[in-house]
Amino acid sequence: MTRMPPGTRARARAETTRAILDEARRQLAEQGAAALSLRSVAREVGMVSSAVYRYVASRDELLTRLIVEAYDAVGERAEAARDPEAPPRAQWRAVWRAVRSWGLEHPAEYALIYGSPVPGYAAPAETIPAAGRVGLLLAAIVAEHGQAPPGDGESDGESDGVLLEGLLPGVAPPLVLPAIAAWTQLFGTVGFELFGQYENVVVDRAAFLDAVADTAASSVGLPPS
Amino acid sequence: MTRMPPGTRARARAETTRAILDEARRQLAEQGAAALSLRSVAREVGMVSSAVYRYVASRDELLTRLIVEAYDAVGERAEAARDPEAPPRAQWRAVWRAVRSWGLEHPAEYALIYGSPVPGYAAPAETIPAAGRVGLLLAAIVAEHGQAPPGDGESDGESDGVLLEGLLPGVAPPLVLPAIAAWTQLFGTVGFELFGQYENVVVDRAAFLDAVADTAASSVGLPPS
DNA sequence: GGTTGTCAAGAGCACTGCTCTCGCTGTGTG
DNA sequence: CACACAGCGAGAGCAGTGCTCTTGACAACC
Repeated sequence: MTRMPPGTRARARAETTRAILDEARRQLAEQGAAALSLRSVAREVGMVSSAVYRYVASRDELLTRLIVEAYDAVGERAEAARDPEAPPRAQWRAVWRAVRSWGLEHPAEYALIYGSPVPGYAAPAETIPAAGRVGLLLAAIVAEHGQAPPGDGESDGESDGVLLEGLLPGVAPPLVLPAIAAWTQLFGTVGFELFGQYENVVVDRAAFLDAVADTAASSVGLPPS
Repeated sequence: MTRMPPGTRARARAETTRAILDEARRQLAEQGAAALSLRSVAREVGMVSSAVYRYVASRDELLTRLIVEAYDAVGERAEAARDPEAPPRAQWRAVWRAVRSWGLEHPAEYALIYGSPVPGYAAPAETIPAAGRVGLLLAAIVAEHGQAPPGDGESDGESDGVLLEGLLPGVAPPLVLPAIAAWTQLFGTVGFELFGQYENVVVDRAAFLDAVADTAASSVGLPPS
């Protein structure tokens, strides 16, 4: 491996890297992912374009880093919004709202991670764990407070093989599929709002999300508030 | 207005325009929207780049045309899939499946219309009607076969002001919000599949969509099959 | 103190969207 | 039937992009 001198050299490098990432995120937020130009980032940071390549291998790698940071940002925001002591449905709603408000504040970053993948660019594997955070958070709430619907004796044969084996270990089997559907619904709804699909359709988007969240909460067996 | 000679000139113009749009869609499908270059379209069609501007005002206008065509394509596919004589849930499922299979066949076009909006580009108003086709189709099924849930006396005050007034005229008021949620769920699920979010999560995506569709069908009051 | 390696800078290649000007050619009209 | 004009394709050119390679300087380590 490479030597790692803990001296000032490494510190300077870290600072420059941060400056580049910060400026890149700024441009991303202002003009969208496609308008993100390595040259203009360099210009703004105060170096020549070729120097940036010392810190970032390519434009794609820059985007990848921004993607991971964005996933972590939503995940963190959602986790912070959840109060484990609150009633289940309140926790659930808080997470939904947190995702929405993060998206409203960072539409370009939201589009980067939940919109169409950047063309000609396959999300590298390192983004996968970060991508699951919000989903796991929802799953944790379901695992703790979700009650499988009564009745319906044993007709659970249909869900075999649909989902990955062993996904969401703590969640009651009949609730796994509804949980995935709810997770999808959350990002589908926020995405539709952000991408303009609710133009002339939904007026009060916050209330709409609450309503959808509540229906989803019922589908994963959260007790009524 | 401009003169419009119905001679061979106009025919040639129409043909060239079609050739440009076809080639553009071909490139879109192969490499994604960002890689769509007016110059390479021109090259492939056999003219110089500046000549293309006689037919298409800008790259953005080209994208807009592709967007409208894509919306129409999904809409048409979905409408064709619905057999009005079939049982309600079969109609419903057919539409969901049609949207999914169209998306699988045309992922880049799907991303273009349901993914993040192309950066620095606001969807012009002319795309709005085309964008609503699938939604209206779902609404038609709900209007015809959806039965509002019994009981629940008159607690419909909460949904006031959330959605646009007079949206989906034929649909029973308590079913309007679930219908919008179902419409969102459809594209959220297909989008999540196409954009790779179900990697290592959902194995049998077709069966998963069917299951979600069925739950959604219940939420909009379609009678059990 | 010398050597080594990391760094910023610059030039350069191939590409992009878009504009403008130049001639040719087919078209509808006088 | 001839002509003037609109429509068209070609080319040059501007400003910008991602990325590579080479060059020279400076600082960090042995």
